[in-house]
Amino acid sequence: MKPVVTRFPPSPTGFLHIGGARTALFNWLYARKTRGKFVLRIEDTDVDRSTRESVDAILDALAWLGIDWDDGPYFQTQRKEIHDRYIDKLVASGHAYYCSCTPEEIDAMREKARAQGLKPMYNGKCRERGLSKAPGTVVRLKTPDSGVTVVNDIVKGNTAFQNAEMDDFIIRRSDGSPMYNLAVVVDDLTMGINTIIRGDDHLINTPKQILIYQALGADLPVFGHVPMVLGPDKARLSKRHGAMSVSEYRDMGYLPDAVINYLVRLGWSHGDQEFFTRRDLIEKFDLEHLGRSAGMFDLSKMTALNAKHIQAKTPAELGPLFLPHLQHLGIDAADDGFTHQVIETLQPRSKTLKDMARAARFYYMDEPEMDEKAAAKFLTPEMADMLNQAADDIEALSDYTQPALESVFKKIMADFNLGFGKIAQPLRVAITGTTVSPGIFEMLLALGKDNTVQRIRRTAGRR
RNA sequence: GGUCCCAUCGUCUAGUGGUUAGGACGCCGGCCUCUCACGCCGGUAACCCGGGUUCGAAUCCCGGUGGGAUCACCA
Repeated sequence: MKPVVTRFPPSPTGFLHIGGARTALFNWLYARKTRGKFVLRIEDTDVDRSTRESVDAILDALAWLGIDWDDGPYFQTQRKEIHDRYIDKLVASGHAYYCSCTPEEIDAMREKARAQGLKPMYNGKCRERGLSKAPGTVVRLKTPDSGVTVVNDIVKGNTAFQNAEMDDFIIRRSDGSPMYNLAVVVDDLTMGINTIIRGDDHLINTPKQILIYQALGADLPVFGHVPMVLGPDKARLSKRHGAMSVSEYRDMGYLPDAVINYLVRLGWSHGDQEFFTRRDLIEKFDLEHLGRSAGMFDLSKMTALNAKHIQAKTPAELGPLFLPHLQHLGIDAADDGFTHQVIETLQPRSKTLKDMARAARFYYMDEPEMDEKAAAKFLTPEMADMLNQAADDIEALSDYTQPALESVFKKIMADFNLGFGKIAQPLRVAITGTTVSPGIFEMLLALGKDNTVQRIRRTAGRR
């Protein structure tokens, strides 16, 4: 049994978008699952639109997602000699031929066909002319006039295409560069790719590619065409649907594991399971349960999954991912024990790391911003005494633990004849400046005794 | 328009001839409770339509409708 070799071939004409990330993921997971190989190939033959920045952005996004490759990145433009060799081979074997028709002639040809109600195809004018290489000529593949080419797709099943529907398409441009379908087949062939999972917008290219494989006398790879990801309006995902690029989700505070979990789950299933760790995915992913219908991208579901992944991680795992979000708010924190405690108190109440950073601000500020409405409501003159008392009692504590704090509050509740709810809220406002925060005890413990006392004193004395 | 693909709650999906059609997100209640959350409990909501096949169809077949993809010297 030959090892599985998959690939991801992005065009460097923009950032890595959600849809691309998903097909990369499918290929990567399948390679990892089968202990095969995953190849990265940059399809940069569209020189006008390809940029170095895009290459960097794509590599960066893949790295963030934790998708690594065993081979590459290859650059298609650097493989021209190989493509040329195969094109020449095709001409020599009679499977392809030179054509001197100009674009204008072809246009006229198509117009005429259209006018007659026929398919706008190249009419094969140069097919038997036996032309040889000359400036301005292109190379076309000689496609069968009859019969069918069947794509045996592992997600779509068998799909038959009439060969008569296909014209002799160009495989080498007049400037000598190879066309997409040729370059893809030659690259996949020479890189040993035997499993191709890609978007179903490529399904219609597949019979053409199969014809090239056959003309080359090569074995066919396994094809799997997965449905596209749609936007909320059921149209193919595009800029107007908001964030598409993977890195934008990183900036919004999504965890790579959550993005991966969501993306894979959109179009693949494992019974009723919704939450998957990276390990789960590698262990359980298969080609059999890929869905056949297009799926809409649903941010709220990814957000819910993100919250679950945040809860499932340890503070230490979250630290490095969390710090940049704090930094974005102007907080220069360290990935230390304090931050880990901060994270721990915020884990169950954060949907994203961005939320978490916002909620964590008060921890890192000596003097948290005061919500005046909250202050007016809870930091009343009567409460000042209670707060001062609390500060004194907490300061006197020799062991700063939850049980110790509990006894302090118990005493205060008795002294002031208040329920815990009545003292908790003023305390919360005094310490955080707002009415919303983690639980009192976990928060005070994370803050430490001195910091806690200091904060209570300052606000108790303000007014 | 030609060709091709697709069709279960609003969304992601489970289901592979016999289920009260299950789960998740969202939404709505409730419980828990020091706020907000988490968590827990409950509710809402679906087999696109029409024909077949069959004792029996969400499941199989055909047609329709709807959505999508693609028709380049782009990838």
